[in-house]
Amino acid sequence: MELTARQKSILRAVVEIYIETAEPVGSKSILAHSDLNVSSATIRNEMAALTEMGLLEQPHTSAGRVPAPKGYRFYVNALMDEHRLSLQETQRLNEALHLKMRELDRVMDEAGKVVSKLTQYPAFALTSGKARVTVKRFDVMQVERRAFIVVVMTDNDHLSNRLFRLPQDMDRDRLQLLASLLNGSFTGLTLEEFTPELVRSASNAMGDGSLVSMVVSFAMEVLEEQQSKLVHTAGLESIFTHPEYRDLSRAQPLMRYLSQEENVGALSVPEGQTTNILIGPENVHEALKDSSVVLATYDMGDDTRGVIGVVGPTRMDYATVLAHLEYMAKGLSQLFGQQRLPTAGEKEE
Amino acid sequence: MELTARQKSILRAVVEIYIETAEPVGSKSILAHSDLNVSSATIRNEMAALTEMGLLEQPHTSAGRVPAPKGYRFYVNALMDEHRLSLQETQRLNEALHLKMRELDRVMDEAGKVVSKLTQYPAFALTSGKARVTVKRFDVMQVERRAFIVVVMTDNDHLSNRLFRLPQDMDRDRLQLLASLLNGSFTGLTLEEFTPELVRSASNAMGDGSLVSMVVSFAMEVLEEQQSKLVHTAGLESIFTHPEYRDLSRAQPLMRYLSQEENVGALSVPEGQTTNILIGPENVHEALKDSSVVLATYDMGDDTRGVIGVVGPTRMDYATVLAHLEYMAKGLSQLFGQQRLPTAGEKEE
DNA sequence: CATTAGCACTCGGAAGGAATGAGTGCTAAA
DNA sequence: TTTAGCACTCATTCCTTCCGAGTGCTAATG
Repeated sequence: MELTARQKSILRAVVEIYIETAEPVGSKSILAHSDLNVSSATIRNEMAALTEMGLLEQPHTSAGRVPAPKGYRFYVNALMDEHRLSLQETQRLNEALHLKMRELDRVMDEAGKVVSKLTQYPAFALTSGKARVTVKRFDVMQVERRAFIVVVMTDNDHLSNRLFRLPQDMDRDRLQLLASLLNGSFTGLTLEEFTPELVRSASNAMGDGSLVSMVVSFAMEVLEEQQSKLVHTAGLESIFTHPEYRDLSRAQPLMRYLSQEENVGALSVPEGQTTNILIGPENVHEALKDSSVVLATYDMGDDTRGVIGVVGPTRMDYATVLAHLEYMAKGLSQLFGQQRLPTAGEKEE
Repeated sequence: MELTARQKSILRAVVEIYIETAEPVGSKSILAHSDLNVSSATIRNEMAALTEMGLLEQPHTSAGRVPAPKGYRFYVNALMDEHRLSLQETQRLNEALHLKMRELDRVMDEAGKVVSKLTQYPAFALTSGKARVTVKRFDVMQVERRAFIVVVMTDNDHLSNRLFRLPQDMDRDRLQLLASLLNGSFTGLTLEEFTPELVRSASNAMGDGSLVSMVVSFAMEVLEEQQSKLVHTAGLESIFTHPEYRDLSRAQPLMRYLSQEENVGALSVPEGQTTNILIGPENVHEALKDSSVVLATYDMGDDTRGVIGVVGPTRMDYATVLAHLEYMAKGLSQLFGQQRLPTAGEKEE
């Protein structure tokens, strides 16, 4: 695809004006926007050429031009300026990252909300569930005569705990025994390796089946939870700010799509890239065929990657959205990275 | 407000037909629906009377009747049959309650989703944050030479933990000291009572300020988290199934309202009631003036109440929605109640 | 006196033009 | 190669007309 400098200017102008106004761009408005010293007739000729090449489209004969998906693609790849975040924008993004609450759920929820507020598109954040998680360590602590706490630490250094209450008193020695049994038999195992036989033999050693199985099933819940994907969406309602979704028949499928976790959870960035832009028909899912998706990945520590992204009309402000997402992703990576630094890092449940 | 039996039948018929069809109800369709042995003219006369009383409305002169808010109110208070849940419905509801994951966040999220799916209205679930929470107990456990876990147990028996890593080795005695300092100075205090002086004096006793303040700020985060209200909304997209929100200008304000946590968080049930129905103008918030809200409370254990509810058009299927919400609320109460029974109960996070 | 048949009337919504105007493509001149 | 000029296109807007469901009223009926 060879374009003259003038054609590039025109394409750029069409994309940028259209991103702003959401209305087909006529030859005269391009004159105003770009600094080309030619007449509108010349521009019309060039636009005809760009349309020929599939970079622009005409909604109908007597209307201006609108960027075709190929046109956006060209713009994104070759023409787009990098958007510089304003101080205000970075502040907003930082706020979400400096939350008091460090729970994974909350951080991601907040990250999505802020991105959505700033970009004015629906946003989502997701963790890619870890493939195999194991328990690294069990701790058992008595808190009352009839109650004790179990703390489970998984190999990704995540901690979970639960309080167990018992019908009768518990003595120190039995708790010790429980702890050593758990640490002896159930560490280093993935969820699948928690077999009933294992539980049975541990129960025998303990002389009390219900106690062991209660704690083990707790551990299994923890593993399951760590394996599962988290999907958070935010700002669904903001799609209405964009005229392309004024029509319910357009908005509804997109909303349906976004409110199904399995859909959003399937969005991903190819190995080796940190961001990804999918324009209109480049999307696989039917519901996204005339929307665009911008994605950025963040690093979650134990070499898993999370994804944060935004969905909107193909007429999307790609430069700005990309900048916001990259900033937020970088921040999230740092946040998660911090937690495993050898200097006073921290990890929460 | 005195109504004859016939007027009641007619009002009931209008409400029920309208709930189903969403179209103004004419005198003839009432004949078909009810078993009155009168002519349409008689019904017209009665409808005129009901309109006079403010129970019905006429969208325009030549249309059928539509229930007025007062009409719905009368229906809900006096005419409505109790909806009996089908086996399928109770199963769906039970699934959400028997989740593997017991985290508060997840349970509520799931509860909202299921209710929304079943009722086809947007749903929400919220906890009313506890007014004053204190730390009941700190536990400190060493896990590696340079890492230890702090477990904070609040007076509502909630557990939180965090892993702390240190730049240099830590010995047992110092950890013991830390634990006893924490338990000595910081238990039984509300968030406001965590003063800088307290931290300073503890730091002095410890000989290391950063260690104490790290752990204390963790404890403060925990308290803050316990105090904060949780708001979960689900099924926003389902408002589009209802013709009254086909018009974006109707749907948008409601969606905006629902996506603001502070709005939804403000919905509540008066002391002494377990459910509440707010019809159209009975709602305080402007955005709900022509929608209805149905709420049910559940018991969260330490005499706080959570709320679960649904928002929809005034033409809402009140009987069914109420049944779903009551069932779910009862289930949630049980779920939370269980966790503090003296027999092998459990608590999460 | 309550009920009903009959009929004129009302009014929202659908259907069909006509007018408007932004923007194009083409032709012929510079 | 560029540009001025002009005929042409077509979505949008605004009227008008038509249709019919459903009413309210009147006069007749048991």
